[in-house]
Amino acid sequence: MLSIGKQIRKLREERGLPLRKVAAKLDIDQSILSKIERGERKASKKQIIKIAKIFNVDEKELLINFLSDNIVYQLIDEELAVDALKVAEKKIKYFSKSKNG
Amino acid sequence: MLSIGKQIRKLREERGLPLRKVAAKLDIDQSILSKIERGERKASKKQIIKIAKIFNVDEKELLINFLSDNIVYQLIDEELAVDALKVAEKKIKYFSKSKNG
DNA sequence: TTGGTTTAGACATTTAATGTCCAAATTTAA
DNA sequence: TTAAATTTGGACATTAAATGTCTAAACCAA
Repeated sequence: MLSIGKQIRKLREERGLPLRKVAAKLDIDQSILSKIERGERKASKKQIIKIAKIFNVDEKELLINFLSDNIVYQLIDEELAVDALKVAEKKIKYFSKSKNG
Repeated sequence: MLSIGKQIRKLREERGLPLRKVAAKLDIDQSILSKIERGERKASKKQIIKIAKIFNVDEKELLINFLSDNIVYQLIDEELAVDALKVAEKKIKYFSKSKNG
């Protein structure tokens, strides 16, 4: 189970690309991409989508990793994290129900 | 299933207290509390803890509602919300494992 | 050692969070 | 019905977080 940053680094290294080139495609400085890969900064959703295109991988898989990392980040140091997740899931399922039916 | 805001409003009204008084105890303006109750603003964790004390209710229950609301808010309009939650739970369980054992 | 890659960190800019204050709207009760 | 209390809306200010640039140092490989 890789963090989104480590997954991005893995993809980039597998393809033998330097930060410079990928960062250029993302239209950000290479130091930012370096930080994103090491978890020192967060990527935006748009950047994740671009990255999926650049590396030609499944966008959904990358987005799930991205979103779940953000959730984990938000719950860091919370004893009640797992309880909160369970309730969140109930709330979301309840909402989507009322949307569709 | 009440949002944290609605839960706060319910507690306050059950005790017949005006926004003014509760807001004073929280050391914020009453208009902010009004907005928190209606979900127009977010409370801070500290405020939630204070609220549990003010109304003499279980702090954990309130915190779980607060945290889960925040998660839901972060996932609003995300198709992949439920998938992300499941992965987040795995990640958190994995982390707490490596912390304790 | 030289050239490319990566990382660190000072700094700038933009955006989001958090709050005050006051007046308008609403509700409650005499 | 009016008068008082409560609640809400919104302009504005302040602070904190997110997001980025730039430069140079550190690292690594030929």
